[in-house]
Amino acid sequence: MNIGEIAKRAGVSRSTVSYALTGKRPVSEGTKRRIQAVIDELGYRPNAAARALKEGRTRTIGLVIPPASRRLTDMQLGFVSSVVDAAARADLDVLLSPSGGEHERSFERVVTGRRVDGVILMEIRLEDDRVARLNGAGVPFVGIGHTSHPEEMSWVDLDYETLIASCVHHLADLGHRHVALVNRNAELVAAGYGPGHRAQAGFDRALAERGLHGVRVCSGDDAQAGQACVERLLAEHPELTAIATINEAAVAGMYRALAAAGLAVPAHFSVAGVAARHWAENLHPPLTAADVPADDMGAHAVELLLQRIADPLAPHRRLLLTPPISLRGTTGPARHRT
Amino acid sequence: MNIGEIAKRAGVSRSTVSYALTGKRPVSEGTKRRIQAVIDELGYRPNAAARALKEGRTRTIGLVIPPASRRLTDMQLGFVSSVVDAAARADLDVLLSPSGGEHERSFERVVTGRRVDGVILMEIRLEDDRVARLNGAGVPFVGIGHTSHPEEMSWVDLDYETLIASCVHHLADLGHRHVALVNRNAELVAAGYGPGHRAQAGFDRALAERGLHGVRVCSGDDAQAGQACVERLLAEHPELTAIATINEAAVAGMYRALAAAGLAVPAHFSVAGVAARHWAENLHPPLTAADVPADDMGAHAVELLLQRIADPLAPHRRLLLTPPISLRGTTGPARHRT
DNA sequence: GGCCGCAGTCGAATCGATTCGGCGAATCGG
DNA sequence: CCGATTCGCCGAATCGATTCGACTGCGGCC
Repeated sequence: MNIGEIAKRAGVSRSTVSYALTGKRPVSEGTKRRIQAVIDELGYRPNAAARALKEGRTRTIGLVIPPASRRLTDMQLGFVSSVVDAAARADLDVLLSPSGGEHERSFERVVTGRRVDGVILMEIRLEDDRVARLNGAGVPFVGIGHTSHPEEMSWVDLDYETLIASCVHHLADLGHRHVALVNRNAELVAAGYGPGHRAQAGFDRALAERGLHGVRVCSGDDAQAGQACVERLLAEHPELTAIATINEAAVAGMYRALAAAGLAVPAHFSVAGVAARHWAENLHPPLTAADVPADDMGAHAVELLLQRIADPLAPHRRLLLTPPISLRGTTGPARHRT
Repeated sequence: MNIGEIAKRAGVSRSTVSYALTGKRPVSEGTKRRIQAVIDELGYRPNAAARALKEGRTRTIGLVIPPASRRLTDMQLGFVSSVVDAAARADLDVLLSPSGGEHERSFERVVTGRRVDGVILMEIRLEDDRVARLNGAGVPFVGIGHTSHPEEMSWVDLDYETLIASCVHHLADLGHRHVALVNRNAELVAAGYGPGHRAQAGFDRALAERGLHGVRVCSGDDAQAGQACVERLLAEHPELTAIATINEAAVAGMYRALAAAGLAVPAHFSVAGVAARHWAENLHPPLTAADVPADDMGAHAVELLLQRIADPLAPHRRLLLTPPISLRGTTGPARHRT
């Protein structure tokens, strides 16, 4: 069931079949109908590999995700979903490539084997050698997140610095004087995870601007770790009355630790952060947080990537998003702990 | 940077380069080294499309997931991760294809465009036309889950019937007489979602065997829906003392509804179910549940798929898993509610 | 009437790999 | 010393599409 078979049965040449399908040259109405009839009857589809070979493009984009062993956060899952969705709308397929740890071969294949027309990179570090490798291989790519050289690539990102600063300002407005920042897991931050560092920067800046005192800690990306982290925090820093966080997966555990310490939210203790909307709403109580527009970000990333594929020499484009903070009731006036 | 360029620089023919790389015919040690040197210098990788065209296989498998709009449960995310992982170990890439809703084109491309060597199908319905389409297109595939005709395909699945029955028996052993089954969302079950129906069957069977009374309800797949569901359940069925569930995403909400009703778990009310281990452990309190071996299932699915690709005419193989129930403390002796 | 142009179609080249048949040189046995 | 193997390598065909140049009628224009 290849194009030659269709051509034979329709009594035309293979090129005519091709032109009838793509419309790149005129084909008479009658011939077109005859060809279409044969195609419908045999259920023919062009062989993707042959087309890719000749056209030089695969109609596929690569999505580089954190390795499977590390669980995706709700936010990351949102990115994946929206990228797949946006790609499907553009009739593109998505090739999944775990990167990091033992899966370098997969990344290598995607980058260098011309399997994809472009790549979307997730969970980017401040210094990330994958950027250089993609640039070196001449593969168009777009980051969800960016490195410490923002101008070297196209990306879509959240302005974690401003978002966390806003959280701190919001808490300061409510009278809080001692605030903690709960970051993502320590290995990630140590490896130069951008959002982690930018959140710290925004935290420090806001503290200074408002003359507050603060403490920064890392927590593993799950509820148990969050609970342990906050238990320690409360014990070591009795003066704290509020937490700001970018670790959505740990928040449920933070709540538990607070409840166990007899601290009601928001009556005795405030929590604010950055999280996927779905996640923030499903926490109990729903978290006051900047709602990450994961759907938009995935769609934007795909859109930027298509532009880069179309014109690889065009200047890089960047998109820094600062979603507003949705007040959901986990922040309130400061009350000194007794 | 194609094979001809390598051949020219190494002073050999293209076929020799190919044989040097694949080892399918002997090549002298010296020639091999010379070729390898050129390859390393130029960073050459064979063009995937050309290879796929000639070899007739793409070294890629398709993974058909629920549409992006519907959020993946933790369990499904576990399947995706483990499939990607197992595929990477076998040097296979994974093409993601959302199916259902507006994304039929994507599924169609994967099935009929010979873009993949085989397909893994998730969230299968009792009557699922995708099975017929895959069979019709002659694409090897394996299900994570199966239809009402188990013999028509290869699959890996959980024995939801036995698992839920075990939960009920466990609750019966503890003296519970009135048990509720909380299923996945109503649309899914109405559409013939296999696990939903098999869970019901196991529930009914166990009730009959032990002479218990029961009620079956559906809940949306998130905490808020779970909370609303259980609030209604408690109001309408004051005799209930326990819940069995396959809706892991709703459990956190169920806990809330119970707590709001003044029912402590497990002192006043018991909960047991089927859930991803990670999820069960991160709930508070950790859920007594059959731990879904998502990693194993993904790996098995890939393994079965590779076998089917290697020998499409071999008889179908099936794998029905019944993981044991891990007691984590959300079940206890029945106490009548007052 | 001759020439130009266009619609419609065909044949052949091409993309970059794999793979089969065959050819020359080296090796081996009698 | 000669014929038969074996080893190493080459050239050409092939996979299934796209695409370019060219050919054939046919109508319009001067």
